Amino acid sequence: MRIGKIDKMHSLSKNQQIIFDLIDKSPEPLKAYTILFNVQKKGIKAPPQVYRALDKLVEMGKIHKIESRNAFIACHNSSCQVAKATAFSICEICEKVTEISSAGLSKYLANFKDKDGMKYSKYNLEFFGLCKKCR
Amino acid sequence: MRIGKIDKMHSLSKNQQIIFDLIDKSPEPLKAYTILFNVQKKGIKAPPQVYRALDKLVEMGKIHKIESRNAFIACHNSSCQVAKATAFSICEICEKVTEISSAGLSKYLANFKDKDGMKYSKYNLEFFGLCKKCR
DNA sequence: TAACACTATGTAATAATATAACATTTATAA
DNA sequence: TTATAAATGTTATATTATTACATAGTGTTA
Repeated sequence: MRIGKIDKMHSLSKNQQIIFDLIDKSPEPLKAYTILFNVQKKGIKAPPQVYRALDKLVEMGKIHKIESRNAFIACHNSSCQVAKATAFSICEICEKVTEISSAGLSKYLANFKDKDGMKYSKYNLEFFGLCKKCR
Repeated sequence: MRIGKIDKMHSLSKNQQIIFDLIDKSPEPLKAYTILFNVQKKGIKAPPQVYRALDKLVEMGKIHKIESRNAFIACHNSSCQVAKATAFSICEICEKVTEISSAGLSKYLANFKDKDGMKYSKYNLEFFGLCKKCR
């Protein structure tokens, strides 16, 4: 059944859903062990359970990893499209992280060619500075 | 003495020099514990010694951290200028990492303004794809 | 439905990455 | 030269992530 299939493709497993909900509700990026501590009451007890769900959610584009912080935030840019083209601003004082969605920026980077004329299939960009509040 | 001062500003401490030399000679990014194992014969015995030197070298712009790989490469772009504006290409098969130096790219990113008109003082960009050899 | 493959889960142990804390030494500058 | 800052040495520990293996659920298809 086509519709069932598609539904399944978009649906999350039990652990994935628990962990996604937590990240999605969080105003700030969450670290793997912070997640673990927060979902132990829901029966998720061990690191691999968390890391496995995180890996899948990243693959699906539902969340992104902030590499410089080893932390995860929910995607607020229509997931799938941007799983391979991510840009964030990070405040160096309060650590607030915001996903940047700029058509110009993504176009520029998607079309960027290096010296050898090579294009890339994926990128991650992290900007650092001070947010409005912290300036 | 002016000249002495300047020399000092550009000189590395003993541990910094040992660790920089190792990274600079390496054709690939090195991880902190790989560095540690490789410099134990030179008297550097413990992680803090390595991480402290790495921190300073990153500050100085002599090396860069590849965040998605937790590894370090020497800067080959005239250090200091680009310590706060870094871009790399990473091969997802062989893990070859190359520092990108593109005037166009750095200009674009240095001048990038987000929705709120905010500019950022620093950025790190990692492109992913397949290198020539691996394609 | 039975058999299969595939995905997800549970669990224990351990590996890999990074920092805290404190004592000491070396280098720099007033 | 003396005090200040920077770097070092050392032990211990914190944090982040994976391996390995056993079990259970889900979807497909013969």
